[in-house]
Amino acid sequence: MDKKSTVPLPETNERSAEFSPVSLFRALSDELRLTTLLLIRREKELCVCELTEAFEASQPKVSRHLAILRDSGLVATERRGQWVYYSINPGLPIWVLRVLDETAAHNQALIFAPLAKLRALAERPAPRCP
Amino acid sequence: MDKKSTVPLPETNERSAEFSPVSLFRALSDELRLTTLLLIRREKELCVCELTEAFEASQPKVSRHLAILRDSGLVATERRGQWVYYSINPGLPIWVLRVLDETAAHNQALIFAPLAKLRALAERPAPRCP
DNA sequence: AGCATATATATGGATAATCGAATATACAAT
DNA sequence: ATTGTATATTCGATTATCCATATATATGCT
Repeated sequence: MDKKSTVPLPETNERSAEFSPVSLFRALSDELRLTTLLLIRREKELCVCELTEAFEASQPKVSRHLAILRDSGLVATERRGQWVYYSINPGLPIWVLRVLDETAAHNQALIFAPLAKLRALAERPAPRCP
Repeated sequence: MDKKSTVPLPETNERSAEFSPVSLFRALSDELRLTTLLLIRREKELCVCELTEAFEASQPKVSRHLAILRDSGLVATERRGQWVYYSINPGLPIWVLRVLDETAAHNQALIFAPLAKLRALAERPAPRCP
């Protein structure tokens, strides 16, 4: 009868076929996670070092939040060489995609700064990240 | 340079003209809050005692979560007599309404049980709540 | 092998969220 | 005024979240 009303953030789930709205919103309830997701959505795919530069955040911090996004099923990862690229999980339910569309369309300012950093990064002569 | 990336839940904000997506998703990241909001959206307006019965939760618990929904700007309140009715804030941004629409449309099971309790409540001969 | 770079994880501490229980406030009716 | 019902808030304890620091793993290069 009595159940835990708290849904902890997924820590180490590899597969995630189910998609509870609560865990979705929980994943989006952190500014770094939300902006990271919107930036990945905009740029199709980004590696950890690019995100670290874009947000001027520590690498462990970015990695931890990316892991939460991955464990929640929002993003997929692909390792190519030494880099791990994060992209929007192509299997996302339509309603989730629409939620992201609406959020991105009406909150474009969220990714202004990190996007600018990303652009500046791409123009530097000897970039560390691909 | 260094800033707090944590956005605490609003505790005592009366007016809320601004609407950050992070605080929105934070408000929706709890199962009771999300289902409560969807139930209110479905039923147009509900008072605390009805929600308490619908979710079989303690009154302080329901009241506290309703306060969070109100402080985040998602719901409006109106006192009529001894009852306080909660309804969807009519001034919600369109994109937020669409997010709620998508969430409600594709997660109807979320409010099945509480809605049934609500219906059963309405059919009882001597109901406590209006 | 050994070293450098990229990414992931573990640990511990600070802050925040949540709950149950008790208490406070608001309104209505007697 | 007092009593009853509805709602809100406070308190203390528990748990969750987040961060920085340190460390581990994985890949590529020489």
